[in-house]
Amino acid sequence: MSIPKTYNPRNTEDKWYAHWIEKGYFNSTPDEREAYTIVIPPPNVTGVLHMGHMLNNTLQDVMVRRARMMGFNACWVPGTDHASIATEAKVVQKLAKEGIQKNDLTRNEFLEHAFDWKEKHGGIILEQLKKLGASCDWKRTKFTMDDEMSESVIKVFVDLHQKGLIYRGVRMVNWDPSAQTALSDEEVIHKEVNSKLYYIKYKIEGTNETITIATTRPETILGDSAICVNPNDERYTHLKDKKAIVPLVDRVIPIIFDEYVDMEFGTGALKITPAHDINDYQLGDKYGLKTIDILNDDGTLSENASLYVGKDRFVVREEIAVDLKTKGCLVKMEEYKNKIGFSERTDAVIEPKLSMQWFFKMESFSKPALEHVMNDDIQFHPPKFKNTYRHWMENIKDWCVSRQLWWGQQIPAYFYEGNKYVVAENKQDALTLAQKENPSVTMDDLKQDSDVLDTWFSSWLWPISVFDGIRNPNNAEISYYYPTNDLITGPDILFFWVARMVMAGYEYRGELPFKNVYLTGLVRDEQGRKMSKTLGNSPDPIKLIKKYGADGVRVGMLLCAPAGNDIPFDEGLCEQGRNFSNKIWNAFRLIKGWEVSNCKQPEGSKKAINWFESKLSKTINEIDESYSKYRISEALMGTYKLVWDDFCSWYLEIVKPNYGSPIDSTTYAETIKQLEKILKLLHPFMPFLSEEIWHLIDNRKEDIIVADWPLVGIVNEQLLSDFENTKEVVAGIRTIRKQQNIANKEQLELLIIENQKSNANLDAIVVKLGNLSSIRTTIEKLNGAFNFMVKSNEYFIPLAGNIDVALEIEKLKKELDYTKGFLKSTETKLGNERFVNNAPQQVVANEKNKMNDAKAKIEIIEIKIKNLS
RNA sequence: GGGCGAUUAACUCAGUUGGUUCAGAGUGCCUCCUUUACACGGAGGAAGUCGGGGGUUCGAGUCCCUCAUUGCCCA
Repeated sequence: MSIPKTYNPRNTEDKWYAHWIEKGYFNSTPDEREAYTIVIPPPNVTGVLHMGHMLNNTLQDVMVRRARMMGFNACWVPGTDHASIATEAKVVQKLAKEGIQKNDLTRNEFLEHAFDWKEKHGGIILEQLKKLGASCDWKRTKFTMDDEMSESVIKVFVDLHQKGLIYRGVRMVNWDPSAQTALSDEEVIHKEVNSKLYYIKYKIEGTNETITIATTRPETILGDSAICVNPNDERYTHLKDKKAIVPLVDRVIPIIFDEYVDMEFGTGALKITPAHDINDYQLGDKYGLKTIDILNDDGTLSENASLYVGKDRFVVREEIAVDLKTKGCLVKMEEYKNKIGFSERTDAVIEPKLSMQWFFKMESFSKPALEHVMNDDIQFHPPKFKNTYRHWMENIKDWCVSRQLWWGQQIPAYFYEGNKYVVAENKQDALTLAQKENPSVTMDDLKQDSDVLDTWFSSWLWPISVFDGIRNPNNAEISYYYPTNDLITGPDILFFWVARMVMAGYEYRGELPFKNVYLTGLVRDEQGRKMSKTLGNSPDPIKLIKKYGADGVRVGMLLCAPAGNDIPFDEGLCEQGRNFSNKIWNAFRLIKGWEVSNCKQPEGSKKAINWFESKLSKTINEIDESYSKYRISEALMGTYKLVWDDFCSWYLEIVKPNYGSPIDSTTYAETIKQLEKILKLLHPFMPFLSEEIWHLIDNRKEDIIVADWPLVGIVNEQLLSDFENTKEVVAGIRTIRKQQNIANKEQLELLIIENQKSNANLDAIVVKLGNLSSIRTTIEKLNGAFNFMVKSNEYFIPLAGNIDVALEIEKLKKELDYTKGFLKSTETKLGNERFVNNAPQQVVANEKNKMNDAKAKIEIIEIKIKNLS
């Protein structure tokens, strides 16, 4: 049977994934082992996999697979989020294409369409995760609108209401005119845009005077109820008690004085539109101004505007400018850069708007949530996000939780007799409550609030509700799996989700929801832009997997992904991952191709095995250390170098029998053992390839996915350092071969003047890798030989060919200069009394050693130069 | 405008509590090599004033100040 030259992922990935599923390795039930739990950040139910998910889920899978190998009862809970706005927008869009308007449907009819859509498009993303190799416990798959999940959400809402933390009121909210719903502050994205600053002249009532204001939203003058200037602004003091007239509508409004106004900005005079600006709203409140709401929910002007009624606000902005100009009220227009809020989901320009909404007072929750992060009960990786988190927690505002949508959990508030309402888990309870107030209320009188809850109001319970910990707080699952271990997500949802889960954790479980939060970077494209659905600049991960293999893509993603750093994605990284797969494959192919016999074990092989055992142990140690610090790319790089450099380039090259010769059985058995350990280290990163080779090595029942994580053995530091020395000698020989154009096939002789004896005799390795006919020590300098130095030992390769004496001398002089410089630096240091007195003894002693070594080396080089010339 | 970071090789990043001539890794680049696991490979090599300036110290990539550039969060 011949093994193909390159690794082909297509032959292995589906096969092993099906096998793992069949064996139930991903499934977890509570047992006597310690649990290791991750809950997935639930992707949008109708979403498709993008690079951010790839990164995120690869990291989670790496953590889960390693935990499983380390003997934990590993449980990764998958699921999806109903994503109210995003999904509803998609459904509305789809219906519109079919000529159906949302308003033509009843709530139930619409929800039927929405569930159809969810059935059709939902879960695609989970199937895609399987291609990546994600070892989720699929039997636990949850959806934030599953009945039990929704029940938990409602229960929590009612509970918070009873605790007096939920209230209803008219407030200035962020209004998304496209989705026609309120949004939380977190859902508003501020972007800098080029806009225009309009300078508009208002007449002062009863005079010929005017006052000019500057605004970026001229259409809102229709809702003006005052003009405000700074009381310290001498330009306007004479306008006290005067009134201004709004152009076009000729409404008379007061001129008020408040220090809020920035005298430097624009003309120093500010128009006040309480209905459409949060700051104006507050001023309006303070001075009892009229609130004139000139916008409809869809962003067109309302009857209140009295002009341009029914036209979109942006159309009006253009038209009003023209009309103002005609009337001579437009003084000038300037180019202006300002920040404008956009809807996170629909990208529509947010309008501040007064509306009746439900709010959640979170202040009392923020205290424990902040404290336990700041004292590292919950650790953030990297810790720099603690600051951002603190800032948000310390300035926490009430959370607007109602959305004017249908897709989501309907708010369990029931109205009767107009504005009276009760909040209860179901209509029956609501009736009971209402009847306490008024016994004559009937079921038919109760009308449930039509709003739904913010999506995040369900996902903030996720780590609890997936284990049914809200409805059944003492069930076996939640006791076993909660708190979870690691949460891996992007920093963009630190407030949306992470912070709120922490709050929910302490409120509803009395403890943290997870011990560690690993915040990934954002995946960016080559131009540094954030990869997003809207931009369409994300490569299709499934295509990448087809091209490079899932393992290749996983490695590619992780190679450049230190926690918290943005990742400029480059397909070349996947290529590197693919090449790595192939390298491992070929190492296996080499070993598998050997003929094994009972011949004597070569000395070099014996030494190489000892060395590699030490090297492997040391590296496992380092890898474990990297994992514990959540430096996953570092752990991967450690594994990468162990395989490529140590195992392939050195170990295998040493033990490799000569062409056509067999390998001794001892070395073969040892080599297989080492390879198996390496495969285990690789498994979390490259699950498919490692499982495939694991089974090609031997026809066996056990799978690597559940094999034991390799233990750290004894590390012989001396041997490791001797081997480093040997590497340098080999490199010296190779350099000479290359410089002199000597074929590798041609055997060479090596002579050594050992000024410094090494402990382990690794000559056999030098002979093998240098292709030497002999190696021996000498005490005489050899003239007319190529030579090099390692530490203070001198190596000579006698050759018939001509030596370029001048070149040799030049090389030696260069080295001499360097060493002399080195000596000088040590001497200066040691000559400095303050250094000798102040530096720790160890440092001074070190410095003395360095000085002596340098002196010895200089002497040798000088003699060499003398001999040559 | 406020807050928090970042700035080290062409690129992406390491660099622990200041202490080896400590400036490092991977990729890329250059030269040579179809050699008997792998050209998705091997051997060798070049490459950085550690953003600028100042300070503390016997000693600064590492600590402090300042300026510049840049990213993120919040208003």
